[in-house]
Amino acid sequence: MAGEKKLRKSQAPGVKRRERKDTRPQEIVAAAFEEFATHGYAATRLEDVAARARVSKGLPYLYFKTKEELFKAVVRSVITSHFDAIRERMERTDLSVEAFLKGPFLAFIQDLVGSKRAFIARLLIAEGHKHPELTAFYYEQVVSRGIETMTRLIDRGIERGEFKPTPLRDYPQLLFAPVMTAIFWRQLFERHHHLDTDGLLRTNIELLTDAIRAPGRKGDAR
Amino acid sequence: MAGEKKLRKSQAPGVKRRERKDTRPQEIVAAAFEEFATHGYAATRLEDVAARARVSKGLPYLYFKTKEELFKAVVRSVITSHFDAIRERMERTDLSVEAFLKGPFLAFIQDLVGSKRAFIARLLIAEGHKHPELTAFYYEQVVSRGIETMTRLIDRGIERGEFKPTPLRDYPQLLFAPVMTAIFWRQLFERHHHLDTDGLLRTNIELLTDAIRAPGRKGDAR
Amino acid sequence: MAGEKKLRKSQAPGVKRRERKDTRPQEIVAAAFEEFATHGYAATRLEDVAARARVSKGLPYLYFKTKEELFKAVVRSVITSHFDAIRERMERTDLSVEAFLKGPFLAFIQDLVGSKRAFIARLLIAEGHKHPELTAFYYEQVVSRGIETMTRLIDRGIERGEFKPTPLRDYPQLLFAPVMTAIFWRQLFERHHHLDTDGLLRTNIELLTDAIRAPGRKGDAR
Amino acid sequence: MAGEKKLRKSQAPGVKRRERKDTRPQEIVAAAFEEFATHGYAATRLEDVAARARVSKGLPYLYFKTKEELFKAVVRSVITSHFDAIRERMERTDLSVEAFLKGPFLAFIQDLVGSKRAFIARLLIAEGHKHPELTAFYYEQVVSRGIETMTRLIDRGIERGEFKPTPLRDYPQLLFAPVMTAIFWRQLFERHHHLDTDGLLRTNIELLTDAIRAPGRKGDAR
DNA sequence: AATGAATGAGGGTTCATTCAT
DNA sequence: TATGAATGAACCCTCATTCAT
Repeated sequence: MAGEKKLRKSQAPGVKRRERKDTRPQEIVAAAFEEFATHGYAATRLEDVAARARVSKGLPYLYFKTKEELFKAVVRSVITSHFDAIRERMERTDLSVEAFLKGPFLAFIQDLVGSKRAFIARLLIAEGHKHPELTAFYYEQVVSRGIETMTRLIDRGIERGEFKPTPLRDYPQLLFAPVMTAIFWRQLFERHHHLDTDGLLRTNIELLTDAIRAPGRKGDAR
Repeated sequence: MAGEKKLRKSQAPGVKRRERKDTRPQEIVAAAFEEFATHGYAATRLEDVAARARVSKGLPYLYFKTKEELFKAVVRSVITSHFDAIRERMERTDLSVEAFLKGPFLAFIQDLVGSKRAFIARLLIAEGHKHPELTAFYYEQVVSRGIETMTRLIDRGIERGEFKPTPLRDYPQLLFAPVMTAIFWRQLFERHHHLDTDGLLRTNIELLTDAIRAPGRKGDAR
Repeated sequence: MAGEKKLRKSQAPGVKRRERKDTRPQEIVAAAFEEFATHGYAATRLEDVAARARVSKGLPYLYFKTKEELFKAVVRSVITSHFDAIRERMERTDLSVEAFLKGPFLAFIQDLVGSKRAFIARLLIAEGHKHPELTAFYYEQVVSRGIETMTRLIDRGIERGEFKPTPLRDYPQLLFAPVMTAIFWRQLFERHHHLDTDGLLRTNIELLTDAIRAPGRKGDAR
Repeated sequence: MAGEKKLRKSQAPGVKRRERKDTRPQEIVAAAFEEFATHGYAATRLEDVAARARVSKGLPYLYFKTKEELFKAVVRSVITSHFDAIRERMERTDLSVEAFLKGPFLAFIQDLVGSKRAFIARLLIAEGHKHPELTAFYYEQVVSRGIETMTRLIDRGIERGEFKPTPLRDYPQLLFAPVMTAIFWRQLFERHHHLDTDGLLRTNIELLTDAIRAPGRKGDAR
C-alpha cells in the first residue's frame, strides 16, 4: 500500500529545471488538452492532467486558478495562429477564388478535420454554453473573423466575374459546414462506417463552386 | 434551484396512482431531457431531474436503473417516429426529387433545427463516445438509415434524368451538414450574431440542386 | 421498460386465500430466515424477503412493525421446541449419563450442526449485541436453561457414581463448545478443507467422558 | 459518536506531514477496527471511522480504495505476528507437550479471549462468507497453519510416550473450540451471567490431557 | 387484508481545491 | 516554486418505511 520509491519524473533529462519552468504552463495545457479531448470537461480529473504533465497535483493551480481557467487556456491555445494564417493567405493570395478554395482552403479544412484541434469542436459544443465568456472569445477570435474573411472572398469572386451573385455570399458557413460533419463522424461513427472525409469536403466545395460559377467560366480555371 | 412551493404529492388528485404509473417514466424522461440539454450529462444531478418532474429523489431509480439508463432513454425518446416519418415520405412521394428536397425535406430540417430535438445533437456530440452502445443504437436507427434513404433519393433523381451523376451521391451527408451548423450556431453564437438558419438551409439545398441539375432542366420544375 | 403482465403469484393453487392468510406470518418468517441466514441482517432487503415469501413489498409490515421485529421473530421461531425437546429427554431418560451423552445428545448436536438452525448462530454472533433484548431472550430461553440442564446431568452422573467430581461440572459449556466450532467451520472453511464434524463432536464427548469417568467404570457401558 | 471539540487538523503540531503519512494508515485501521468491532461491517460508516481517526471523511480513501479494502486491512492487521509467535514457540519449546499446553498455550488463548483481537472473530463469523478472498487469506495464514502445528504437537506427545494415540490427533480443533465459546460468551452473555473464561479454557485442556495421557504418566509432569 | 408506487434519509465514493512542508 | 497529503462539499444510489388504492 505504497512504500516503494517512485521513479520520479524527469521526462527530459537534458533539460534543466530552470528551462522547464518556463514551459510548464504549456506542458500543463497540452496535457489538459488531451484529457479534455478524451473525457470531456466534467469527467476530466485535474489529477490526471497533472500526472500526464508529469507534475504534482498542486502545480496546475499555480498557473490556473481553477479547472475552468485551465479549460479556457486550453481552448485559447488551440485557436491561435492556425486560423490567423489561413485568413491572411486568403487576403493576400493571387490565386483565383475558385483555385484558392480548391487549393489552400480545402487543404486547410482537410488538415483541420484530421488534426487534434478538431477535438476542440466537441469541447465547445459540449461545454460552450456553460462558459459564455469563452464562447464569446471564440466567436470573436475565430468565428466572426472567419465569416468576414470568407464573405470577402466570395465577394471578390463576384467582383472579378468568377462567380454569379448568389445567396452563398450571405451564408459563407456553408463552405465550412461539412467540416463539423466530418469531425463528428470521425469521432462518433467512424467505427461503424468509414467516411472519406477528404472526399466529402472536396465534393462540397466542388458542388458549391459549380453552383455559383459565372456562366462561361471553366471549372478548373486558375 | 427552486423556490415555488411544491404541490406536494398527488398533484393530480383526480388521477389514480395506477394510471400515473404509466405516465411517470415519460414525465421523468421529459424532465431529464431538459436537464441534460441544459447542463450536459455529467453536470446533471438526478435530484434536479426528480425535482423538475415533481417526484421524489428516489423515484427515477424505480424506472431507470442508473443515470446512464435514463440518459439512453432520453436519447431514444427523442429519436423515434420523427425520422421514420420523413424517411417514409421520402420513399413514397410522387414529387420530383428536387421538389421533395425543396419542399418536405427542407421543412423537416428547418423544423428540426428549431425543435427541442436539436439539443440531442449536442448531447450526442458531447457524450457519445462515452456511451458506445447508445452511439451504435443511434447510428443504426437514425444515421445509417438516413444516409441510405438519401442515397436512394439522389439515385432516383439521376435515374429519372433530373440530376447529373455527381459525387453528391456518395456524400449525401452534404445535404444534412448545415443542419449541424445551424443547431450549434443557435446554441452557441446566436446571442453574438443572428443567423437566419432557415435561409442557410434553403440556400444549401438550392445551391446543391443547382450544381447537380441535369442540363436543360428548369430549377423549380415539379 | 415494464408493460408485460406478470404471471402473478399463486404458489399453492389448491390453497384457498382464507387458508393462506393464517400461515402468512410464518411464511414471511421462513423467507426472512433464509435471507438473513444468507446475507446477514443489514444486507438483507425486506423487498427480497417479501419476494421470497411471494407476497407484496408492504405485507411484512402488516405483521412486523420493523425490520428488527421481523429479525426477532426469526430468531424466536428457530429456538422453539427443539431445545425444549432435548432438555426434556435429558431429564426423563433412563439411560446412563454417558450413554445419553453418546447417544441422544450427540445425535442432537450432530443434527444441529447440519441443520439450517445453525445459521442462527451466525446471526446471533453478528447482530446480538445490537439487539440486547433479543440476546436476553435467547439467553433465558435457550442458554441458561441448557446450561442448567447439563449441569444437572453431569451432577447426576457424579451422584450415580458414573463420573468423578471434576470441574467439568462448572463448565458444561465444554460439552457444547465444539458445536460452535463445527458450525463456523462449515460456513467458512469447508470449501478450503473438509472437516468431519460428526467425528469432531463425537471425539469431544468421548474424550471428556474418558476424562471424568469414575475409576473402574467401563467406557461404553449403557 | 461525537461531542468533544476536535483539535482541528495538525493535532500533533510537532510532527511533520511526511512523517504522519506513514502512520496514518495504521491510525485509520485502528479506528476502523473499533468501529467494525462495535457495529459490524455493514453498519459501520466510513465517516465515523474517519471521525474516530480524527481525519476528514475523504482521507481513508487515500489509503484504502473501498470500505471492503479497509475491512480486509483491519483483519490482516489483527492477525499478524501473534499467531506466528505462538506457533514458533510450539515448534521450539523443550517443555513436555502437556506442560506446553498447560503453560504457554493456555496463557496464549486466555490472553486472546480477553484481547481486542477477539472481536475479529465476530467479524469473521459475521462477514466472512461475503468476503471469500479474506476468508481464504485467514484460513491459509492462521487456521491451516494453526491446525498443522497443533497436530504436530500432539503427535510429538504421542511419539515421546506422553500421550496415547487418540482421535484428538485428528481433531486438534478441540483444543481451540472453547476459545470461540469464551469469546462469544463475553460479547453476548457476560452481562447476564458471568463466565470464568480462564477457568473454562484451563479445564478444557486439563480434561483433554487427562483423557489422552499415556497410562502411568503423572498429570503435571514437566 | 393486500398491493406496490412513492418517499427521503443515509452512506459510499469522487475530486476540485487548499496548504503545510 | 513545487509537492502531495488532506479536506469536505457534492452526488449517485439504496432501501426501510409509508400510504393511496
